Amino acid sequence: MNKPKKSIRRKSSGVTIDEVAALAGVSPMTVSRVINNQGKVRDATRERVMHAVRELDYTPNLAASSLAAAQHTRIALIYTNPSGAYLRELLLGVLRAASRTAVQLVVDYWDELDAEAERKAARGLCKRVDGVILPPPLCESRAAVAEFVKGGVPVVAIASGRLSDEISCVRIDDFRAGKELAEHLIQRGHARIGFIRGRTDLNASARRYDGFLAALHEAGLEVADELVQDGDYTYRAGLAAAEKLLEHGDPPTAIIASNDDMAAAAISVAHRRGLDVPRDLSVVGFDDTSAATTVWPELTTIHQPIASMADTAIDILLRSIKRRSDSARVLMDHVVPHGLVTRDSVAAPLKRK
Amino acid sequence: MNKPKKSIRRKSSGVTIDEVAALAGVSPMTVSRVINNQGKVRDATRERVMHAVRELDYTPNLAASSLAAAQHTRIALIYTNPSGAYLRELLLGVLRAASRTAVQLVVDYWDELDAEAERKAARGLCKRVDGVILPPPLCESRAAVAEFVKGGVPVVAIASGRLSDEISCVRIDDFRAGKELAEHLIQRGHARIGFIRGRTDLNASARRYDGFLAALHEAGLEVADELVQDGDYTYRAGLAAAEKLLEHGDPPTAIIASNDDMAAAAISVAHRRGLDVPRDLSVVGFDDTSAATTVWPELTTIHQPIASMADTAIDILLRSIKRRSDSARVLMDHVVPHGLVTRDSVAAPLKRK
DNA sequence: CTGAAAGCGCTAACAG
DNA sequence: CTGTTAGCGCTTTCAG
Repeated sequence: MNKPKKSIRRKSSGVTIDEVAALAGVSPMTVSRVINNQGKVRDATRERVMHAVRELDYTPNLAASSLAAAQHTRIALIYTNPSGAYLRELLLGVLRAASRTAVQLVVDYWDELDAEAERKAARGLCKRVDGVILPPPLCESRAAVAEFVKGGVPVVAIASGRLSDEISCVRIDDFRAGKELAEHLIQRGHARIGFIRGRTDLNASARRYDGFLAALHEAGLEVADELVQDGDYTYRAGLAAAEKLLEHGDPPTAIIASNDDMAAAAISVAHRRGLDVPRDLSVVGFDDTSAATTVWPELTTIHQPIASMADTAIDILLRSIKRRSDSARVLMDHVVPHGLVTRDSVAAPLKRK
Repeated sequence: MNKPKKSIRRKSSGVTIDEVAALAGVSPMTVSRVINNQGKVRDATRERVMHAVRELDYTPNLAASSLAAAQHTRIALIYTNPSGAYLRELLLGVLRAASRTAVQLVVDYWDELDAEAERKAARGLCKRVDGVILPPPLCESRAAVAEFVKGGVPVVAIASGRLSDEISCVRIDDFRAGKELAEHLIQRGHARIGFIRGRTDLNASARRYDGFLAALHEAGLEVADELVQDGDYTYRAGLAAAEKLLEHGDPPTAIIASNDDMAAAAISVAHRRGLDVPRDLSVVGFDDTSAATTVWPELTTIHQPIASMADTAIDILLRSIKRRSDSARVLMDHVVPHGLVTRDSVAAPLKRK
């Protein structure tokens, strides 16, 4: 039994660093060093500490470490409705990171603000947070980004093309992804491929399209103007775009949509026109959101590891914040691997009669 | 200028409670009381403190308060794939609560575990968290619940029927919601209404169905057996159920699905059969998830305030945890108001020829 | 490479 | 109703 500490306050249940230290026969400080693995600790010591940690099933109290390290870092995650599709994964990612690093998360919702309102909101945030995560489409807002940069608050953009060299970025290679999607279709024999573009003001959209173009080009295929439509990433826009694509006299045998929502819309349009997917029309999406699996057939699409991208974003922010005092601004452009998820919405084209 | 405190450590930038206290001319303790508005504080004093807070734009350091209050509470949010639809809102809610109360969130993912695996996972969690939030369908898992109760860890179930009187619950009134949905249809003249049930092992599903039944009964309508189908909340199941409903010789003029995914599936089936929604068939969903707006027409559905339910859940947990030492277990059954969201998927039925 | 002391910002407990 | 005191669990600083 441990001798009752002279504690006046109630002692909470959890096991503390002191108990670990006691069991390992070292000072709490050494335990701390082992846990954060920083500083030099002899291997043997480290081993003993680790053992004690496991023995006691010790979990550090993040509140305490955060307080002691004066790392009481507040990070804002700003979202808007349009980015809703990512939101769930994004939140999972930041939560994971938060419970690992004890940053304080501030989740803010900007509802379709104009540039002036964004500037104002950004200015307000600058005062209460130490870093900002900007998912699309906000990461492309010059107004917001400029304001944060001016306020000296590090920003990490997620899943976007690199907008400016003043902020960091975690993203996939949209160009390659778009290209792979097209190649996937071309390999299966498609030669007339329709493309529904995303919001033209977003960098990532352009890159996806460029990738598509590159694939066609490499395969020696023509890019027919009438096979490219614009959409703004909404289901409704996908409906209209698909309608235009399919009412053409010589319709495409496959459609690439710049996100899953628009791809789902394309399937819906195809069905209403009596087309079978994928027999009469192949459709692929982008993002692998829940929309990809709440249609029939389920969508072949590009998967982005959003959760771990969010996680990475927080890491980058933390580093930037720490270094901020050291004058040098830390900027990173972090590209993570994406994946092609094949489901049931692609088949070889029917032989043309 | 303030006399340089004897601080050895670097002082972080943020404004602290002491500065507020100084400016307001009171002790930090009083500021603390005002902020958490607990304890009696004279109105004049409170006013002065509030003023100072605003003046300095003070934001409490949650890490510190959490540490001091020994509220270093870890709360687990466990989710499974099927509950994915809620997840986004759920996460927003818990994040909001977390940044308000500085609880440490532990997000855990249980992938289709069997009873034994659930028991084991629960046992493990008991040791590292002080409370658990259980969204559907996990909240109906007797195995998991029993294990947490045994471990003395308070549990709050979200959005489910009350399973046991050993755990707390935050939910909407599923019975009334189901009834309102049916009444909405009946008022518009529908007399043959199909119903796609949810997972029969979930309490909430049964209540929604009972509400439907009650509405029909009150309106003096028959419940035709062939107009009730089972589904498991997936899009695929909705497809099959709607197919059965519509292939009947005397098909319904409206379909109530127990969630949005299945309602979206019903629309898809209707379209493929050449039916116009809502002219030939009205369809309503349940939950107001993103699926409700990524179909055309957009779904009339029941909205649950998931985010604030999650928020409430954390409050309840916090109270339970605090009182836990006081022997008496705190149990609540908290019912929050839902709403009927009318969109474009409902119309009056066509006159029968 | 390791330890001792001091204190991060806040609040529980107990006086006034 | 308000202030004083001590200490939450961890880490920084500085000295072995």
